[in-house]
Amino acid sequence: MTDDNNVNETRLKIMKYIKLYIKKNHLSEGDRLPSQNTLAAQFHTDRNVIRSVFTQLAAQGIIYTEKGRGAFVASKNRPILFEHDNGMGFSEIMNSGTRDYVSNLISHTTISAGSYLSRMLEIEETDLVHSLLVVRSTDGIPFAICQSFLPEKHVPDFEKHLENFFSVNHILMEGYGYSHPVCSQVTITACAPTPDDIKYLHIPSQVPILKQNEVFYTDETGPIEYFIVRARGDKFHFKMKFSENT
Amino acid sequence: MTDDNNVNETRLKIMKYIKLYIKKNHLSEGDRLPSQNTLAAQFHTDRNVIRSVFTQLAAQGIIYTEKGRGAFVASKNRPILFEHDNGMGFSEIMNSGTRDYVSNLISHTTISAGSYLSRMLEIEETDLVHSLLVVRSTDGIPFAICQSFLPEKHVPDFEKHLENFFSVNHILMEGYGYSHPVCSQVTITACAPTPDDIKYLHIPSQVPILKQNEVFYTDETGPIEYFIVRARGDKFHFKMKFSENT
DNA sequence: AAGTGGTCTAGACCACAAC
DNA sequence: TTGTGGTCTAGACCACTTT
Repeated sequence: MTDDNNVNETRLKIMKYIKLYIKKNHLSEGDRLPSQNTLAAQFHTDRNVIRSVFTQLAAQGIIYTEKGRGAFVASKNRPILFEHDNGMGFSEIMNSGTRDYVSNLISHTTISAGSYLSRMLEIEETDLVHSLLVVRSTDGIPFAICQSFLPEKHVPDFEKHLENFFSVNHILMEGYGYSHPVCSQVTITACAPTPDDIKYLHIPSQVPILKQNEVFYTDETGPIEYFIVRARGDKFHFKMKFSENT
Repeated sequence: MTDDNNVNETRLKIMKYIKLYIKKNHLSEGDRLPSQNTLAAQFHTDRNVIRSVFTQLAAQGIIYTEKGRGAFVASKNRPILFEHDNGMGFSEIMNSGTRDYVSNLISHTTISAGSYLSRMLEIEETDLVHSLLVVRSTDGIPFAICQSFLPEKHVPDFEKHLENFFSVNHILMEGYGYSHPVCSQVTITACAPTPDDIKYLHIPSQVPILKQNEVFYTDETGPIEYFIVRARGDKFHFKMKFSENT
């Protein structure tokens, strides 16, 4: 019984068995798997072991479980393929697709920038920054939490523009007359969900998060927005095409 | 005892306690946390509950555990910041950094393309494709598994070039005289590690994977390589800068 | 009422590190 | 030898769904 970082022989065997079971029996989306009790008895092991295998298979997007109903073969995910364009905002790209798409403003606070934000936004550490929390959904399913940080000095009386919130870019252009913000850099990370992610995105704790950090500029202001998107890794893929220029 | 997707009140409370404990006691990298037994007794609960909290904190990169030693505050990760350039190959970008960097060829096989690869590489489904598996490491720590798929027709006698493997681009340019391959698109995904990821990257099963899928072209051949990088999410961040052109 | 998955408790054994 | 984290077993209760 060699132990290899959380995946030992027993569990690997059961994992392979289930994958093979799905294949051999030609199971497809929504088809039911044997229950945890059944598998535990079959492999002369405990239900907890089966559960840990199910958890990992669920994290890999192969199965999903429903309380009281059972475990099922997951759908061949048709995830959102977010095609980045550094001349466009998040909501503009999302709206250019065919899916319906909703933004909900969760909170708005004002904080002082601190060392990190002051560096990214080229302001003083003590400068005030507006912080917005927005949840984005398609087809009624929340898929991303977006945080925006905007220097107070560029967006005076910001609160007045928050009724009927649609997008930050919309406020910057319509409310303040700035030119279209442009993305100057993206950093992309895979991380585990925080309790807030789990809460707002309604995901189990195994689903990884695809995080994008971006800085936006306008000609008039220089850096105007630091933008963090935390999206469900299983529902949201980031794509980028390169055309003519090397 | 409301149950909210795997994170209930009890565990949330313990999670917050530990985060606060680190802060209040000014613990930093490598400092020891109370043992699982201690915390279990303290919260009048079972060690398994503490373990599940530790697992999640570890996945978030806040703590790490060592068998026989204890749980410790994790380092402020200095992850590899991979700065993408669509005119450069993976190993070229990696080598332009200051870290030492090693590629190890794990396997080479020939397969038929199938529907997906044939579409990406613009070949027939039955065409042969060379498949390479390479593990990349820095400072002795493997951080990424890379898979390359190259159409046989563009790289005849490919095996002959695999001794002293350094990089695919190197083979294409030095071995076949092609111009420098150019990346035409990237798709980035966050996913759970597969058993192979866990095996080759020596990671626990909670660490998310940052996956990059890329297509490379040369002027002479058109699409020449389909390239998949599966990197540790906690050690590898993807960055991209946009300069002059909108 | 019976079965399912989600959670928890209590206790065991192991490999490993420290004393 | 003792304490640690990693794994496993056995059994319990819950919320939920189906019969």
